Amino acid sequence: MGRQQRYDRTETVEKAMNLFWRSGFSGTSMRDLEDCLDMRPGSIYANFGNKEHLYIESMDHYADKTFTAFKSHVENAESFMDGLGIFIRQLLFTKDNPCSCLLAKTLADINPDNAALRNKASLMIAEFEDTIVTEMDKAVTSGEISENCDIRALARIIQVQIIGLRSYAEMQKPKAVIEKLVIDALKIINTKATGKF
Amino acid sequence: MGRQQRYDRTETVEKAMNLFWRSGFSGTSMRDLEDCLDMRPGSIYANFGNKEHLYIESMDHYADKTFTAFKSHVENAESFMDGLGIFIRQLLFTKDNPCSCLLAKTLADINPDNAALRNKASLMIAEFEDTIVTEMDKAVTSGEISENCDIRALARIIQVQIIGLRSYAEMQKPKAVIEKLVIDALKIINTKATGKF
DNA sequence: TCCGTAATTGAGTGATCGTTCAAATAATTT
DNA sequence: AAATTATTTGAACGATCACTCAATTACGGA
Repeated sequence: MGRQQRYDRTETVEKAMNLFWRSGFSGTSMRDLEDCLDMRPGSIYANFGNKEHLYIESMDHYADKTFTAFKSHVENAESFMDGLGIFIRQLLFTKDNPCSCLLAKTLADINPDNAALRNKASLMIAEFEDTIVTEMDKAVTSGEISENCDIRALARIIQVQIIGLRSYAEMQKPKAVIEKLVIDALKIINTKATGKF
Repeated sequence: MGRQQRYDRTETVEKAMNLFWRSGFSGTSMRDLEDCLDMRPGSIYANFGNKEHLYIESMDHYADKTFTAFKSHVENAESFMDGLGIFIRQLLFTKDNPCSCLLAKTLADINPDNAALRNKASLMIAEFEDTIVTEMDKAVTSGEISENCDIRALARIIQVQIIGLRSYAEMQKPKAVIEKLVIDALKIINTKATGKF
């Protein structure tokens, strides 16, 4: 009964996410979203409530994609370190996307008094840290990572490396420069992981 | 001759910089600036041209302050590494300021099609890299840093560490967590600098 | 085929955006 | 004190902002 939906919710959120990712929350107008989603304001509001809610759903979608990519790379690769390397390079060298992390961008560009969005971003970054810990736990069991390694602390170091690399890569330096930084970052992580320090 | 200026330009830019730093370019309205600077729109436009130009001047002021702080900390400390540590901790633990770098934020939140602001930010980050190289050169001469060290590459690593730490610190994690990450980052840099790898 | 219902439309809301400029103000010079 | 010049003011501009809602459209069931 009733008219059937014209828009696939996931596809719509994907499009909105990409636009927000490029232009930021306050840098993206509802007019921009209308064009990007090919939806009229009434439809957008009927489906998502308001701009902030659409942004939140975009963040959820982003986290879902990123976490899934991380897990699949790590679990399908020969080792945790191999998978991490593939994951990081995919983040940095996929031309269509901005380099830097949407969640980090959210912490950067959302006004400090909008606690809702900031807390959400903080929480999701913390959740990613947990995901890293979970995957490293498996690598400890398999013997790749030393049992002496403080994996919670190392997960935080990995976060700093990834966020730093992605932010730095926004400068559009030559690929060789970024690749060298990736290799160094992976070495740093590997040294901590194998306990040779 | 003529009426004397009511506003000190440097003080005004300092205020604008702090507001932009907190709320971003598109997150800061001229209305916000009027309140913050205690100036009427006519005065702002007569003094700075437009919002974008005021932002550019804020970035210049930010870079000036940051570069000067870095140089003075490094040059007044016992060693390059000591000075770097003091500098980084000052960036992370000064409560009044946002943690993350204004230039990195600019790359993150300014729309990709505003090439003027993005290029400016990229250029200034590159200039900071040169400043790091210059200071490390002195440390090579003084014997603190190994002559075998690729200081240009290390300067980039330092940038990634600083940007990553500052962005991560936006999450408002406990100070002990951040301090631990700082210690680790400094260890990483020191290992590279002294050639023990 | 007509009705009930759900989804979509797009003109229109008041508020706020960045910006302008004629008028007012305060200093110096004549 | 009058004229000149530099600076500041704030009402007002058209454009755009996020958002609303009555009308329209497209479907399934009766």
